[in-house]
Amino acid sequence: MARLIYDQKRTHSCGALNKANDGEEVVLMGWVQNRRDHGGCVFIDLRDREGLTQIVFDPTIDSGAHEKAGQLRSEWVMGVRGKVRSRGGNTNPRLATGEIEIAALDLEIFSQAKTPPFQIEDDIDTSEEVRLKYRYLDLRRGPLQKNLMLRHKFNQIVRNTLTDGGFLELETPYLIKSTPEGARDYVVPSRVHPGKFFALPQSPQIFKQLFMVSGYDRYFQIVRCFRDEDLRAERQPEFTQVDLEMSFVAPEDVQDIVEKILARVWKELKGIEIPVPFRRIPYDESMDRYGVDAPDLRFGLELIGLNDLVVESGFKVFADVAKKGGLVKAINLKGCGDMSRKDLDGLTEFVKVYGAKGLAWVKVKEGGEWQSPIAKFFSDDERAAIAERLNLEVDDVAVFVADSAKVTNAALGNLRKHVAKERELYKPDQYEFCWVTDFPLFERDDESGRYVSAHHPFTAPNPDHLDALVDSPENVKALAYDAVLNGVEIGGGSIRIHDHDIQEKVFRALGIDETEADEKFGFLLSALEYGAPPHGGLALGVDRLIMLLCNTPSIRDVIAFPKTQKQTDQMLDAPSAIDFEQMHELHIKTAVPASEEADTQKEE
RNA sequence: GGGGCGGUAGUUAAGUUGGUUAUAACGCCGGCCUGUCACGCCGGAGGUCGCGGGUUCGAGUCCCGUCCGCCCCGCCA
Repeated sequence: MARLIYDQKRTHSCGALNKANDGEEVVLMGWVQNRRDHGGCVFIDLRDREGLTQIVFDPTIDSGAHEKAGQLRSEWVMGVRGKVRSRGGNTNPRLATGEIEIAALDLEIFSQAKTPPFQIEDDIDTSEEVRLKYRYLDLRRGPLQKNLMLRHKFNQIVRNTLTDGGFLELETPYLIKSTPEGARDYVVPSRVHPGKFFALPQSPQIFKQLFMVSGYDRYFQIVRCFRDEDLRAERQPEFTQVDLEMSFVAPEDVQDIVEKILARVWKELKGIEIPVPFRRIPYDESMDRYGVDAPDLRFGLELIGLNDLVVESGFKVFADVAKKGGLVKAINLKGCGDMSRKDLDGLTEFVKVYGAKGLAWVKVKEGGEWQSPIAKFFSDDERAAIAERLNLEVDDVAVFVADSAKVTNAALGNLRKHVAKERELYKPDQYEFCWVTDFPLFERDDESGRYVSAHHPFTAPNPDHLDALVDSPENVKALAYDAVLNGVEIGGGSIRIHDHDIQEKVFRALGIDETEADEKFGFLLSALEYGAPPHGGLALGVDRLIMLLCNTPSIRDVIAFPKTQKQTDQMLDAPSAIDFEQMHELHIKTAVPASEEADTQKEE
């Protein structure tokens, strides 16, 4: 008997064969998805990443193969040689290969398999905890294979588009220098230099700028980045971005190439033409109308300011906020008059999460009558003015928040997205892209009161605002832009500072003196003195984009080996303690008492 | 750092006011079955009720602590 693999090569995948192959002799390899033993014939659904093919072991065709097939169990790995034959009237329309089957002539069992902890099927409701522990089994399932194969195609389109655009794929180091700004760094102890540490990059930001200084105009990289912060459904401690940088460009030039990439991705992966160029929305407008800097444009429900209408009103809660520089805003939830008191209480709880003290509401009844706990605080004229501005009609519900600008915008901005999702105000395959532009260069840090970079300290200020850098930094806008899709930030970038003096001024505004700047970024400041071209770029969040393309709510569904919310790997059981010798060599003493560590290890 | 939800056979879940031997489905094992494709029929095995402590005659159930997973706020230049 010929040995499969060595003498007889695989001829097709398990998703390849159809009626046109009728009569061909083929060799397939894969995993046993399912066995149906009828005493007479044994049916096997053979699976690989391309699909399923039914194999029939018929004792009248080959009794040896049939006998061996009786032993087969789920997830065993096998190869089969056999003849493709039409199933005649017995087709399975739910299978791509359902018109044919393979009549087995030879069976070779490569591996047996233990019963897996969960079934390898598209729809399972097994806890993620178990799935992550056996990630290599979870990854056998169709949905995850589909997601990761799409991820591959995405990367290919990115590479092709950028290569066509004259970009070079260049690599940057992972062992770099820690800087306390921004997110927490992952650090790596140096064995050779006692007490010193490398840091893993939060992004290759500085290196790509140095590439521009070095004349490697048009760089890109699909690169891993590391941030030691707490996780969310769409956030992992290590994540991937498409990082790119260009010289001699304005924001539109960067945006143009990004639009090219995204248009091609949506065309080729979803068959959807997305209109370019994307809408541009200035940051101030986005905050004003949507309450957030990543607006979801698939629906209305815009935020509407009411300060001027309520500042002199009899409703002290609103009037006081308006007088003290806060923000009173409302959303007209069009046609949501069917919301119950319980629904509204739920929305109130929702906004409290963002720091709002409460949520006022008005239900508009027949004749424009207000059903509302706050109706009595307003005069007829005031009610009329509010109703007019909010365009209140019968069956509408208006919700109001009065608080600091930050809280009001966050509460209503997120409520807006929440209500739209609950009430399905958009279609599953609807994609609304935009650029949010003109971000502020600085933000006030709540704790210290100091200015901090809204983006990062190398972001170029709008050249028209240079005079304000010293006197009123809060008024300086940046040449920064975020790419936003359906209310999710999918990328961000900026034109960078290429002028040494402006970079110094920005550091001063940030309260970073010459010594400190030199210590942290001396090489960059120095580089800017040796002929730096004007340059800018952007980074796209690959994981989030793939999530949106796959329509999955969890970033873990698009990453092969993700971490749990507490930054652990359930499969590797990482992080783990290291032995004393290893720590000694790295000049590390742990803050955790040795006894506790010993206990931790014992549990394993 | 804070809030919420969850943890019971391999998996997913049920489990009443604290009370006999902790149920079911799927999976698994054995047998039967000539066309199934969620195959079918008969039989069977399988439990540290996350972990530790407490209350009680008696705890899956009540109390305290703790671990793990998920979602959110803070955080994420």
